[in-house]
Amino acid sequence: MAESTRPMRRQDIRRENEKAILLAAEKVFAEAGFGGATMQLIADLAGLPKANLHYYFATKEELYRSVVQNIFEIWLQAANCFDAARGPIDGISAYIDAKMEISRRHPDGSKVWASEVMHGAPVLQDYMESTLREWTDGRVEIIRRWIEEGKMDPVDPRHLLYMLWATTQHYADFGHQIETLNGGKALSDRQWREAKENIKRVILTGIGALPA
Amino acid sequence: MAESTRPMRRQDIRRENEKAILLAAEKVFAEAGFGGATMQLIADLAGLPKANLHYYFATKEELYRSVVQNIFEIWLQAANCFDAARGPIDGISAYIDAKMEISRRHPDGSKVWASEVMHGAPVLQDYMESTLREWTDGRVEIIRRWIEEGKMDPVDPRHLLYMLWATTQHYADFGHQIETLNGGKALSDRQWREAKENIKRVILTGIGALPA
DNA sequence: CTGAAAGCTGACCATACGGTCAGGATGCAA
DNA sequence: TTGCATCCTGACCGTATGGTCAGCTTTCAG
Repeated sequence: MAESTRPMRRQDIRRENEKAILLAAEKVFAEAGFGGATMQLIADLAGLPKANLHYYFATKEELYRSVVQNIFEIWLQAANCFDAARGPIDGISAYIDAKMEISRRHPDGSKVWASEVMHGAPVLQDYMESTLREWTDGRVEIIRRWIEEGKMDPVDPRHLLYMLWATTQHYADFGHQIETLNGGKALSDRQWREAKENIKRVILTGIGALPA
Repeated sequence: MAESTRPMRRQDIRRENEKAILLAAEKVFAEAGFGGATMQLIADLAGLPKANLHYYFATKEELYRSVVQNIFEIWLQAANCFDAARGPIDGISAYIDAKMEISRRHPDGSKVWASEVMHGAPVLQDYMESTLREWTDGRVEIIRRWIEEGKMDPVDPRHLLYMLWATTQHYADFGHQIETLNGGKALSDRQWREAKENIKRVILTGIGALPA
């Protein structure tokens, strides 16, 4: 039990408990959805009494909001890949890699995000109308420039972005289906690499950025 | 009220009520998830007393199961497009069209399906391990043959299928996000057509079935 | 016409859930 | 050491939900 439970500093206590709660919440929300998740389940998974959750997060909604915002941050970070790039090959490759890595490392977060959007984004509507829209518009502009410069075919930038989101996110959200079709086993390192390579090749070739 | 409520035949009553319930359930399950959906909400939307739902569907689980199986049927029908085709251009085009049409006409069903899979397919696991697996294996074989016949590049058939599923399903599951980024308006006929064309062009070009 | 089967429903119940709170334990600054 | 702020939690509460049921109405075969 109290093997290495030397006295913790207040700061640490707070940080660690919040972290444990958020991690547990992410998993439970991903597996059961907002409505199906219970504070008790989250508490058990976090190894804390239920009342303690309410000490850190007043309501279920507030906890959920924190989880969703967390994943949105991660999501946005991957977005930077686009900016540093000099052309579609760099940019889109890096973006696909980054988003696939998120799908692999944060499948629960991805599912929560998907769930949130599917249910009409009750929490994230504001972000979608501001941050996300701005980000998208910016990337559309970049892609448009690449097209003008003859670096790729004239593909509708928005639909291209949707395709990138869809394809990469799919490996998290539908991971269970993919796993089932993979003989019940999670994708291996090699299979993940192949997935990435396939996606990159098809899309980059498809938009005329790579020679056919 | 009772304007055209001439006596109904028993059969009709049963069929119509079940239909109304399933339709309402599909919508509520899509919007709230299984856990967030309530029988009361479904009953209200179907215009029936709650107790009446339980007359037709004993439990919430049973109702949910029916909804999920319904959408799976529709999903499988689109699958036939693949078989009649003589090559990737026909087959994949038709499949994309069919799946996009499902995303457009049955967004709620698509969301329920996505939700089901995201939560580990508690209801559909059997189908996934039998019907879906067989279907997938069959299509993989077809694609493999197309590759052998030189009708397309050697792309991993499974990842190609995932890409098709992901890209088309995205327009239903993330419809709210797309709508928000589209200025809060649903995609027009024309935009749907453009979406389809873009997807088809990028993928068919990407796999080397169309000249770059 | 009649009786039985099918369809319907308001009222009810047990449970589970989100949330509260009083009061105890613990760290930490002075 | 002391006092206080933070941290913790068992016990509790009101409500909403899935589900039941007794008894009503409607259809329809014979």
